[in-house]
Formats: sequence, structure tokens, C-alpha cells
Amino acid sequence: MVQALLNHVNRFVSLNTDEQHLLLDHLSVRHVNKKEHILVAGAICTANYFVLNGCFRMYFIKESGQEQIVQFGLNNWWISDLTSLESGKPSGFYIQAIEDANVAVLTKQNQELLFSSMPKAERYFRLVMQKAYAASLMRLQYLFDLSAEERYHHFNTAYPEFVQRVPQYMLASYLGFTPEVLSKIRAKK
Amino acid sequence: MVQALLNHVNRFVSLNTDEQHLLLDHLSVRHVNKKEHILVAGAICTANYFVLNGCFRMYFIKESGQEQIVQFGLNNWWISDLTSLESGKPSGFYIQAIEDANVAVLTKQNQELLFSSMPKAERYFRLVMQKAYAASLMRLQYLFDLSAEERYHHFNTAYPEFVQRVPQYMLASYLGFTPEVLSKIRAKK
DNA sequence: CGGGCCTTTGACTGGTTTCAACTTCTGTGG
DNA sequence: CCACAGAAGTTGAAACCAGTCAAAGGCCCG
Repeated sequence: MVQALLNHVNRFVSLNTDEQHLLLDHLSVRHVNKKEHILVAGAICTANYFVLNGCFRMYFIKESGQEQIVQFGLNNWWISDLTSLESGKPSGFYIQAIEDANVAVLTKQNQELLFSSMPKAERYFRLVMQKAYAASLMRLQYLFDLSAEERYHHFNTAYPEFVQRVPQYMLASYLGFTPEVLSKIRAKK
Repeated sequence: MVQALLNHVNRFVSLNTDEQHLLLDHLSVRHVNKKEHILVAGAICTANYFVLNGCFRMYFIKESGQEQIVQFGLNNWWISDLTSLESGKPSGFYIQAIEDANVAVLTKQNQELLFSSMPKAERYFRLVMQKAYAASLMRLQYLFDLSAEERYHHFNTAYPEFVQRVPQYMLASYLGFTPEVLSKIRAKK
């Protein structure tokens, strides 16, 4: 199962067999049930999670009391609250499994150990962070440039299989509008 | 002048004198006039820029034809279009000096050389990317959670000196609304 | 000193939210 | 395996925040 992670790492840096073992020695695999949280607001985030299979959502509670989804965590994505992880302060986010899932867990401590014994790991994570940052900017672009309806259609054509997979109200939240709006957009045709 | 960069690097990783020289060998300093662009849409982004002094804005042109500011680049921030830099494809962004400025230029090529000769540099950039990513998520949070007026007040109390420094229409763009809205918010009291 | 850019102000418009009622789906226990 | 309760999705009406447009005033820079 962790093979998915090795494949992902090898897309960015190439590891020999020893290095692969070294990496795996710093990880554990954890099963997460649907609706189970691996992080709740107020807790301190202690690890990075790599999604082996299943699907997660990361969200926070708005002042209005509504949940706002910040991002989804799918296969081959790392998910975590880096702010809390780095600072050691309580997180403002929740991370919850939308489906039964398996994650590779890399604790902060193990991550540091890994970095000092294998500089390639540092490179890998630099590239992952860079990609995540670029994706986040892209998301901002869509929010600024497109209307609710355009955002939905864009997302729907970019990730048609994913749209089937999550409840509509979560998709609406992620796209930045209400479930009612999504329902009306869909009714249009 | 590049001392600012050395200080910044030393906040994340500690460099000895040799390493500092090695780093500087891979950089050049460039003066940028107010209103000058260091990147325009359609061009390929070839370098990372570290702002030594002055101020930049990174923006794109919306479908409506309006400029949308994605981020500001102030002292001690790296600014670049990582997507274009990484992929070698044309950028969709503009990066322009708002004030006369000086930047340290790290070309993609030099960055790779630096990484291979100094693993600490990789660590430094991982941390910088991580911080930038976290900041971008924070920005998303504010956009989702706060009204236009709340966003302005929040920004105004967080960075009062900066608000004085940039034209209102740029601030409005960054915060995600029109100059008229900002004007009306300010008129309220 | 003049021209153009920035800011202000007001009226109007419209996309999105909110609220509420109703229907459909889903999963859990009897 | 069915029944029922709660969750999710739909629909329509009313309210509102923010955008657009237009015109006027202020200010900076050449």
C-alpha cells in the first residue's frame, strides 16, 4: 500500500532500495474510518499525512458557524495543518475522512530525522510544498476571476469523477458558495 | 544590501562564512524602477526574486480586463511565478515594482547549482515554500470568512504602515473588491 | 500650470445568501 | 429486510452585499 508513496517520491527524486527502506522506517500506516477526524481544531497537529487511498476534507468553522472546506485530500496528496505543525500551537482546522481511508503518517519528529539522514527527502518536500503553494494560488485565481457558476463548471470538467464522489454540500463549500446555489446551477441543464 | 538576504536565510538555517559566500556567488542584485515589470504575462519566468527593499505587486488580468492582485512582495519576501519557473511554460502573471526597488536574483539554473552544492539551501527553500503556502491558505480563510469591510479592517490593523504605502485601488484589488467599495468603507468613519 | 490618474459619491443592478418548506436519499435498528 | 429518522438536496421568495456605471473633485507629476 505504501508503494503509492514510493511512486510519488520517485516522481520527484530517485531513491535506491536502501533509501526507500530508510523512508519507510520513518512512516507508519493508519486506517481511518469514514467521518473520523485525524485533526480537530484546538489540537496540535503532530504529523504530515499522505493519502494512500480514500478521501479527506480539511475545513474550519466560520464565524457564522458554518463549515468552510479549505481543501480536499485525495490519493497522492499530503495533508496537514503546517502552521500548527511548525509552530506547535493549536490548529484552527479539522481534517476528516470523507470515505474509509488509509494514510501514511510522518510525524514531525520523524520528518526531522529523515531530513537529517537523507537530504533528498528535503528536496522532495520542497517540491511538494512548492506545488501545493502554486495550487493554492491557482485556487485564488479562480475565486477572483470566475462566478459561482463558472467555478462549478470549471471544476466539473476538470475533475468529473471526483464530483460524483463527494456530497454536493461539500463541493459547494469548497467552491465558495452555498448548497442552494449549487442545486440551482445543476437545475439549469 | 544583500545582507538582508543573509539575515533571512540565517533565520531558518545557519550558514558559516564559506556558505554565505557560496550563496552570494549564485546571486546578482538588480535595481528595479517604479512601475517596471520583472515579469509579464506570456513570458517565461526564469528566476526567483528576493525583495531587498521596495515593494512589488504580482497580478493577472481577469477575463473582465481588470487587474487582480494576487500578492504583494515586500522586504524579505521571495516573489516569482513558480508554476512558470518550474514548468518552463509562459506565465499568466505580471510582477511589477510599486516603488523603486532592489532584488536579489536567483535564476533557476543557479538555484539548481546551489541546491546540489549546498543541501542547506534546499532546506531553506523548503521552509520558505512552506511558509508561503501556509500564508496563502490563511488568505483563503479570510476571503471565505470575512466581508469586504471586515477584510479591510483586519488588514488595516495588521499592517497599518503598509496601507499608507500603496494606492487604495491596489489594496482593494488585493482584498478582493473594487476601489469604490474601499472608498465607501473609509467614508463610514 | 495642465492633464491624467486616483478617489469619492450616488443611483441602479445583479449575483448570492438566507430562510423556510418540501422532497428524496441513506443508513441504522428493530 | 423493512421502517423510520435524520441528512442531503431542491425550490421559491425576500433581503443584501458588492459590482457597475457615471460624474465630479482632488492630487500628483511632468
